[in-house]
Amino acid sequence: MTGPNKLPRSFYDRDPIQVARELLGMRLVHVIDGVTRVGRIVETEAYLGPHDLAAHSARGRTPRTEVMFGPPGHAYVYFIYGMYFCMNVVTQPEGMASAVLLRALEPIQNLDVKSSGPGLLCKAMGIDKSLNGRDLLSKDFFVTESTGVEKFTIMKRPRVGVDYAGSWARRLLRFYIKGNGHVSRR
DNA sequence: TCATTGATGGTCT
DNA sequence: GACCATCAATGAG
Repeated sequence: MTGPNKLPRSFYDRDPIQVARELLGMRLVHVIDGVTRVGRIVETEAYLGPHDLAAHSARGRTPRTEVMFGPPGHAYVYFIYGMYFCMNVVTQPEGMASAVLLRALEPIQNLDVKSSGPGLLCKAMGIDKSLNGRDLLSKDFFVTESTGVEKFTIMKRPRVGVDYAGSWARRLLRFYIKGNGHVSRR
């Protein structure tokens, strides 16, 4: 059996909206101490760049947002609300500061997920600040295509927790697989 | 079903 | 000192 293909950097080097939609159904893989954790991505959000007032990069280039301004295909991991980490994949060429937040996974292998959301996603996958800036073409941390043909309908909704962003809060930049039981905030 | 709140600490002003 | 890309528990309706 031939393994699924690791997504190339060119996949990430595109419009974050397209990347967010196409990440649905793909698999996030993280190997820790020889144990492989795998989750199927079922919910994402696109953050378009500094002009998008809901994006962290809208505050400018700071130590925290540095990775967002870097090259595509790297992980942007940040600490939020004193207890959770959230993971994004950086999109578009260096300097564009756009990214896609991974909001929910469907457990495939070695994942203990009671409920879902970006904070618990990182907890289940063993993702913390030490992975901020990591290349997603690493041997132990990457995204692959799914193994078979999976048909599903993509739903579009406003992003979660960005009400401060004015009209940007109303844009339909949250994407998820219709009917999937692991999507957050159902 | 919806609104509110506590836990907990990094980041930026 | 205020805010925050969260989550679970709580209580009212």
